[in-house]
Amino acid sequence: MNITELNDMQQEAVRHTDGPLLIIAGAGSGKTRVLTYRIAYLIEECGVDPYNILAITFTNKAAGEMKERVADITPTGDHVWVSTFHSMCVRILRRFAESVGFTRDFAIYDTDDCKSVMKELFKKNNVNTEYYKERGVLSAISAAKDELKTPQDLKQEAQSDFKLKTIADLYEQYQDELKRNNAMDFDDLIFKTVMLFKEDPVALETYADRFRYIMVDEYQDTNTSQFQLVSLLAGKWRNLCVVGDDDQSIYKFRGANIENILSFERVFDGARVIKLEQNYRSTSMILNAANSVIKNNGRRKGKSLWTGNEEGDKVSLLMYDNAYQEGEGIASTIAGILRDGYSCDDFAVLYRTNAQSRIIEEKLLIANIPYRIYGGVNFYQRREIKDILAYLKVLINPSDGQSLRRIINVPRRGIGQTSIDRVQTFADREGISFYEALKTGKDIPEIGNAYKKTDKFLELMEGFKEAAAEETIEELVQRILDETDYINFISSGLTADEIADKQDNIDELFSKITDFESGHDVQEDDPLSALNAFLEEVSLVADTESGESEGAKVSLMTLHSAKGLEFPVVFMAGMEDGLFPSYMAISIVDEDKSELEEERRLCYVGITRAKKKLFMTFARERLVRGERHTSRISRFVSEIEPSLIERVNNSYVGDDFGFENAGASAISDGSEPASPAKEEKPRWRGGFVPKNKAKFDFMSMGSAKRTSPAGAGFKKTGEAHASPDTAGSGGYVSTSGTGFGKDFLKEFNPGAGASKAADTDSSYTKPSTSKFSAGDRVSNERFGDGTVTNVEDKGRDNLLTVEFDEMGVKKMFEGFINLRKI
DNA sequence: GCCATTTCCCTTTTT
DNA sequence: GGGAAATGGC
Repeated sequence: MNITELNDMQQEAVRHTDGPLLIIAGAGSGKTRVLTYRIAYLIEECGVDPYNILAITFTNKAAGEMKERVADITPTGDHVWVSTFHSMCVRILRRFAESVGFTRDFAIYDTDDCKSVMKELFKKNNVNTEYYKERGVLSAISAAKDELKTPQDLKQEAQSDFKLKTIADLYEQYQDELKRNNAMDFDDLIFKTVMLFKEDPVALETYADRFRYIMVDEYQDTNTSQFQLVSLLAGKWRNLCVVGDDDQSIYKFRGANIENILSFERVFDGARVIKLEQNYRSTSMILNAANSVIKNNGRRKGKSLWTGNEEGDKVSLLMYDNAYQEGEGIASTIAGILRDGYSCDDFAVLYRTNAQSRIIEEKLLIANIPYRIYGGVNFYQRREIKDILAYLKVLINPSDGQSLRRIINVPRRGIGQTSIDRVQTFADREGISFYEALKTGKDIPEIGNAYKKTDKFLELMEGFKEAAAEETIEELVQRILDETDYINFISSGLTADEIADKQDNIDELFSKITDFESGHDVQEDDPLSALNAFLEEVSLVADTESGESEGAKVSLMTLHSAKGLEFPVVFMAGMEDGLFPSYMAISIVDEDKSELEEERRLCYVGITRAKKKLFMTFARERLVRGERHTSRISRFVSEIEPSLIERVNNSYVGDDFGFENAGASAISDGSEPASPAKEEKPRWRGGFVPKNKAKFDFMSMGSAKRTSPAGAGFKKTGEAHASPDTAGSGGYVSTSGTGFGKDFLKEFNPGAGASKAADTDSSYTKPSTSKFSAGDRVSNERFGDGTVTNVEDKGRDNLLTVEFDEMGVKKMFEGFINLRKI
C-alpha cells in the first residue's frame, strides 16, 4: 500500500482513523479506493487486527469487490469482516437465535413468501380487498420495521384510525405466523438484530467490543433501523467511518433516511467531515451536465465536484418517434462505435424501469450485439428454481410452512387444497407445525383417505432428509429431481423452447451449487451446514445476472442497479417525463418535491456513470401497459445546461416535442430535411435489413441464429457533416457540434453563441494537440501493441489510425481509447 | 382434484 | 401486452 497515490483529501480520510468520520464522496471520487486503503492503513500502519475491523456495504457485489480489493493490497486483508447489512445480521442472529425466540435454522422469506403469508391472513381475517392490498399492507409493515416500530407501537399510533389499526393487527398476526414458520423477512433481519442488541447486553458486547473500527459504505441509503444498528455497534469505541453521497440517495422508497447522513455531525459529536470532490471518472462535459441537473435539488449537503479530466464530448441527445426506433438507434449507435475499436464491455444502457429492457434487448439481438441484463426477474424466483429450493428449505427447516405447502403437491401427488386446508386446521388447533401435523397421518380426524398420500410424501421427504446428512448439495438436488421426476412434471404441456429454458435454469442452479461447494470447505463442514449456508446465500443474493457471463457484453440495467458502476459509454434510455422522472413523482404536485428530487438524484447517478460519452435517448411515443403514450422530453434533459448537450440524430420529425429549452415550437434540423413517415426511404437508416424481416427471422430462428452483422453500412463517425445521409437515426457523431442542427442549436441555446459552437471550423476546438504522432509505438489492453499511422484533427478530438500487430488497422478517437506510448 | 379459460394486476426502484 | 392467480367445468 502506498498512500501517496492518493490525493490530499483522500489521504486525510485514510489517516483519520479514530473518532467519528463522515466522508462525503462525490461520484467517481475514488471512494472505494479510500475505503480499501483505509482498511489497509489500519492494519499495516496502526497495527489493528483485521479481526477488529468491520466494513458494511449494501450489496453483495459491493462487499465482494471490497473484499477482493482489500485482500489485494494487504495480506491479512481477507480477515476483515466485509459484509452486507443483511448477511451480517443473519450471522449474528443465527448465533443468538434463541435470544430472539427462533432456532438457528430459521428461514429467510423473500417477498413472494411474505406475500402468500399475507394472502392467507387476508383470507383468515376476511379483509376487504377493495380497501387493502397485500402489497400495500406489506409495505406499511416494512416501513414500520424500518422505523423500529412494533405492532404495539403501530396500534398506539393508530388510535381511532381504523385503517392503520387494521394494518397494525395484520402486522401482529404476520409476525406470529412468521415465527410459527421459524422464518424472518428481510426487514426482520435488521430489526431483530437491533432488538437483540438492545435487550441482550452479552450479545451487544460480543460485537461492540470486537469491532473497534467500523466502516459503512453508501451511508445515504441507510434507514433508521440500520442507523440504530450501526450506532449500537460503534457505541463502545466510537471509531465509526461512514461514506456516502447525499446526491446519490435513491432508496428513499425502501426506507432510506437521508437524515442519517445530513445530521451525522450532530448525532456523532465531534465528527470530522471530509469531502472528496475531485472526480476521476468523467469528462468535464459529463460532470458539468450532472452538476447542472443536481443543482436543482433543494436540500443538499453542498459540494462542488470538479475534474482534471479532459473536456470531452457533449452529451448527445437522440430523439425517436417510438421505443422501437429508440432501441434500433441505441443498437446502431453501439454498432458504430464498436467499429471504432470498442469492446461491448464499454457500454451500458440504463433505463428507469425493467420493462424497457425488452425492446432494447430485441434490437441488440437483431444487431448481433451481445448483451447482459442485470436485474429483472430474480433467478431464484423462477418457478422451477423456487420449487427445488423449497425442497431444500423444508429439509433444513421443517417449520417453513410456506415452502412445504409449495411442494407438497409439486409434482402432483393428489394432495389438493382441501387436504392441505384440513391438515392446516388440525395443525392450528394443536398448535404444531404443518410438518408435525403431517406426521400425525391417519390420526388427523378430518383427513379421510388423504393420509395415504401425505404419508407417502412424508416418507419421500424423510428419505431426502437422510440423504441430506451425507450427500453433497449437488447429489441431493439430483436425487430430488430424479425421485420426484420433476423435469418431466415441469415439462408437460410446454414447447421445446420453454422446456429448454427450464432446463437451462436448472443447469444454472447446478453450476451455482458447484461454485458454492468449491468455494466452501465442504470436508470440514458437515453437509447439512453446507446446505444451510447455501440456502442462506441464495436468499440474500439477488444476483440476477442472467445467462453466461463469458465474453464482452453490453450491460443493460436499471438506473438503480447502475449505482457504483462506471462505463466509458453510457446510454440513458427513455428520457421522458412520466417515465423518468416517473409518473408517480410528477403527479404529486404538492409542495413535497421529495419524490421528484429522488428521481433527480437518480438522474445524477445515471449521468455520472459515464466516463467518456453519454447519450440520452427519447421516444415520443411508447406503449405503457399496452396503451400508447405520448411524452415530452424529460425535464431533466432540459435542466442540463444547453451548452453541454447536443441533439445528434433526427429520426424524430414531429413538430412539438415539448423540449422546453428549445422552445416547444417546430424545430427543423438544419442538416436533415423534415421527412414524413410515409417517405419511401426508411427512416431507420442504421444499416440493418428491413426491420420486419429482421424481426421475423429473429422470431422464427430462435436465439441461436442471428441476422446480418451489426452496423453493416454504418458510416464512420465524424463524417456526418459532409454526408448527412449517414446520420439518420442513431448516427453517432463523435465530433460534437458538427453536422447537425445549427438551427437546432441556435434555438436550443439561444444567445449563447450557438452557431459558433456548432461549427467545427470555428475557434471552438479541442484544447490541445495530440500526444501521438505517426510512427509512435503504442499499446492498448484489448488490441495489444501497434503503430500509429495517422493522426487527424477532427475538431474536438483526434482520430488516430493505428496498425496493431495482431488485430489489424483500427481507427479510434484519442479521447476514447486508452492508449499509451511504449 | 385437475385442467383450461378468464381475470387481474402490473410497472418505480431491491436487500 | 404478459404472466400469475382465480375461476369454473369436467
